Amino acid sequence: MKKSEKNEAGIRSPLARDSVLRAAVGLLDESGIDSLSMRALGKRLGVEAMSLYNHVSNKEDLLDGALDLVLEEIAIPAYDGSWKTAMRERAVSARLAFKRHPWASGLLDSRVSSSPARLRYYDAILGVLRQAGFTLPLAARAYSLIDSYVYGFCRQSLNMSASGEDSQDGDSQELRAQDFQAQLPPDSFPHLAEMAALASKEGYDEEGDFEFGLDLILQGLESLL
Amino acid sequence: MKKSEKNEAGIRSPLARDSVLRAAVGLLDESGIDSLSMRALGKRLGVEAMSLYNHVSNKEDLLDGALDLVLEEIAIPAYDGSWKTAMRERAVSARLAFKRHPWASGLLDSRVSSSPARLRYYDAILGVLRQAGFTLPLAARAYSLIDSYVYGFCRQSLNMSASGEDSQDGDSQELRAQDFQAQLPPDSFPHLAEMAALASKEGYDEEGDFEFGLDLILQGLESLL
DNA sequence: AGTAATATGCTTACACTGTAAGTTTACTAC
DNA sequence: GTAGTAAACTTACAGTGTAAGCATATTACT
Repeated sequence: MKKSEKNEAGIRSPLARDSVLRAAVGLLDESGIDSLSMRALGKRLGVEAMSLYNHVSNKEDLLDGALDLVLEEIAIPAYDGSWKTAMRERAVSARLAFKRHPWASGLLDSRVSSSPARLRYYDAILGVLRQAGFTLPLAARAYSLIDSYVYGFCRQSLNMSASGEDSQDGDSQELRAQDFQAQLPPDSFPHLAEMAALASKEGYDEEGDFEFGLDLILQGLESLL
Repeated sequence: MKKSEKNEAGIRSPLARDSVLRAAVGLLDESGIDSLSMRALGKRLGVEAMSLYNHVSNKEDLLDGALDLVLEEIAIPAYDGSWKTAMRERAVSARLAFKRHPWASGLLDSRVSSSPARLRYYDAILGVLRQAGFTLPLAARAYSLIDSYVYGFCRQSLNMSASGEDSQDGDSQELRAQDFQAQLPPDSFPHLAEMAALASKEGYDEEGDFEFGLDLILQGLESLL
């Protein structure tokens, strides 16, 4: 019996699926995907690992639920006359959510889920595009294109974060670029060396990169209307 | 002593790093990332798991090496006057490689590597863009944009494959779309329902989707030159 | 109030995982 | 032939997810 889950009278403070999922998100945010085991989570909640199975079917179900909590943080755009603004807001929102929960994007593509929250989310995106005048096939393609880009960008930017203790400040990014530059054999990779020198001097503008790509895509789609 | 690794005279056929990695790729291709354990791989090679550690430092090193083998399958474009053709070929080549090795793209973003093969690869891409007249900052952004899209697209298309036993023929894709449609509450998600009906009728043209996005991006980049 | 049924937390156990540490075998160089 | 080394094998451990059974708390019914 865990004291943290029982008061003096011996009453259990019951787990619920939601609290299990929220604790999982907390643990994932703090220590990443590899730190999540049923035992670690159980310990965090003051119960034994097997108790979690009263609330989630298995670890996969747990991860699905945790992911859904993150997806709920992504703004569902309302169409207010500008589909580009709506899609931009949603893309930025998604990127921020994935940045807050770096583990989440890695789960997105390895699970197929038809939870109501996700269906609502997809429907709303399609709705914005349809209202803006996209044909159904074009709406589907636009959606796929934007999503692929946003998602791919987020995944790739994790690569950079992972190489430097998750530090996001400019100093450590400059240090990284300098380290990288120092590692390069002088003449083998001229273009890479060039780019590393630029990054070393000016720093890496991740947000600028993201916006650049997003704008280009949105403009390209607009030209098809 | 494993018979498969010894002939009658008791001579060991020695493992080498390359054969270890190739066997890993084979296992990953057949059965996916979750099937790869050191013991499973050792068994496949006719040795004990611990013997693998003479050739790879640890499991991470093994996965890095396996990924490098896949990346070597991606064409390094030569600049022959058309940067768009070069970038297209490379994007298509990457997509095909990831399609052949569905597990690979999932590894790409969780590991940071500076193997010579990868540096050569990145340098060649940047080289094409620079030769085409892209400024250095623009080349970096173009590269990031295209890569994010290609990578994100591949990851997302795995989502669809995963829901249907990796079957790629039209029949099972139509079945999936119909199943999906049947699951939708009638009026809750009108746009999704609409799209599911379309996919059910016409099938899912994944390659068309990919080309559409790629073309749009390449055209958008061209307009910046 | 008492009791049966149910929900839920705990315990034991198992098969599996990566890999440390030590042992054995095969190979190489002298 | 022998010493040294590379590499394969063995034993063991800590950790993983979770099946099955047990114990406890809660709820519903009479």
